[in-house]
Amino acid sequence: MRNAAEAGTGVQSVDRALSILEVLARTGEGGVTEIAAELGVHKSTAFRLVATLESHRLVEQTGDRGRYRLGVGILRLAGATTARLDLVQEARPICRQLAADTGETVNVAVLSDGSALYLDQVAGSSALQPHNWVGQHIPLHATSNGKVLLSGLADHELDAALGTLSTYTEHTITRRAKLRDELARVRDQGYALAVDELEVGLTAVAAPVRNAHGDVVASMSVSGPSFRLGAERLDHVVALTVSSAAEVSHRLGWGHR
Amino acid sequence: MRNAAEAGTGVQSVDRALSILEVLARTGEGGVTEIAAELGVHKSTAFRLVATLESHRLVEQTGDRGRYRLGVGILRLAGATTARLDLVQEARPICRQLAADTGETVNVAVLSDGSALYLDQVAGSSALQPHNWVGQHIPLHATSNGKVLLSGLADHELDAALGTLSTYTEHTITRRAKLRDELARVRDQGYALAVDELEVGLTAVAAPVRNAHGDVVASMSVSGPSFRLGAERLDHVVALTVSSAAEVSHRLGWGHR
DNA sequence: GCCCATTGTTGCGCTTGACGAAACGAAGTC
DNA sequence: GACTTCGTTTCGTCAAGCGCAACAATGGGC
Repeated sequence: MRNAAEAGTGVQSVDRALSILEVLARTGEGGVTEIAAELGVHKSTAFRLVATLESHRLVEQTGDRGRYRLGVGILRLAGATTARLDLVQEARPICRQLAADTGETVNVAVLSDGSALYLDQVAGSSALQPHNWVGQHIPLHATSNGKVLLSGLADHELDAALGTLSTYTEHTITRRAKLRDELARVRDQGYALAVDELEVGLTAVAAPVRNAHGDVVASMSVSGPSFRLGAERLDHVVALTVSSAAEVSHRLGWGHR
Repeated sequence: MRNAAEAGTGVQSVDRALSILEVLARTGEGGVTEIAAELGVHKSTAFRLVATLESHRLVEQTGDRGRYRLGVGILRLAGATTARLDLVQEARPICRQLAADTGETVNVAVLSDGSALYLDQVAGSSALQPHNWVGQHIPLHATSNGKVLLSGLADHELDAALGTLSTYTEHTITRRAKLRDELARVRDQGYALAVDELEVGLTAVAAPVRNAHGDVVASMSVSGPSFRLGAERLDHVVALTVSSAAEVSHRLGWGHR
């Protein structure tokens, strides 16, 4: 199966090495033989590539039986990536404050390749830390962040961005017409909600972050268990989220006459 | 400069490509010529490698003047890495080693709703063992773990996290001013001690675990009866604890640049 | 406006470095 | 204990990646 080899042009061995990273990202872990089969190369070739990746700590062995998985070098590179993004830089202190004020987890996401890419996360003070979403691609129609990001698109862009609207729970919006109505409401009220739409028991609030031109460049969300985000508390959280997102927007140059 | 030289062995072109990622992580962004000079290769070589990296979205152009920086592909890989890589799982083998080296009990704790929540515990080899604390909420001001976790907070967060400082023994720190001094010392020296502060005869050493952003996300401690953790042995245990916590931090992506 | 300096980008031969086959050692399985 | 299957190593061959040099595009200085 010729999968990620679409990047046909380029330096062959580098291309293959990077494909290995993608394979490991997809499968979690794998042995040399398995990887070699996936790429369609000899196992000695795969071994040499993996060894090179390992010397840079981008992959590591899982102790038992010499299987490989992605390593800490990736995280270090990711840290450098987000550290450079001025969006994350500007947003971080405000996210911290928002997380402290609400006690819930705060996320920042942007639109990337038809799904929401989470750039940063600040854990709330509450116990159960949700797993880290950073770097994950999340469906757009079933999350508050996704709705906010979609609400910033023009109609024709919207069609391009949306694939099929998968069902996650019985509250997931799966009809396009209904989604359009929802997006209009989001645009109107300046924030989005998602209650039990991606996962039962999970509630999230998101508000848009705008650049100097007024475009929606990112979305900031607060999410937590639905029982902690009931009706009365939700209003307060919404207000905090909207003003935090507006503050970040200001720092990015929005609203300066 | 500790770049490609140490990773001498391996597939040359892959080695160089990965070095480019490291260079960009360090410098933020750079042109082809600049990168080529850094690696000691011809510009055209650097260009081809960068182009290959770009086709996998690990680097991207900054629009203006064709300079390059790390791309979102890195974040996607990082997402796959952290998805499987939670704190307890990463810390466990290192906790085991630390418990074996010291013969004492090792704990991992995080901050949760104004107290320390113990996530994991590895019993030491010694016969005399403390009860299992996992899942327990423990006061912050009277434990080494608590001090470490508090030391990572800003001043206003500190006020919110601390209630009244209960007295457990005559060594318990109960005055806020004194606690602040203690926390400053903890921040400074990179570890915390608690001798007879929660319980007479109980000594503990704790060191911070940091994430990629440098935030204190957890605390790792070694604890045992005070008579086994006397002055001379304490230094050794402190050193082991600090380096173990640092190792976990590294696995979570801390320590770039 | 023009020129020059410097950048990223692209063909092109030469040779080095990466490839695949096969042998090896270790671990598990029946 | 033989068999299987894995990761790892060695080695000769050849194509893939390299450096060179020419090209294009941009910006700054005069």
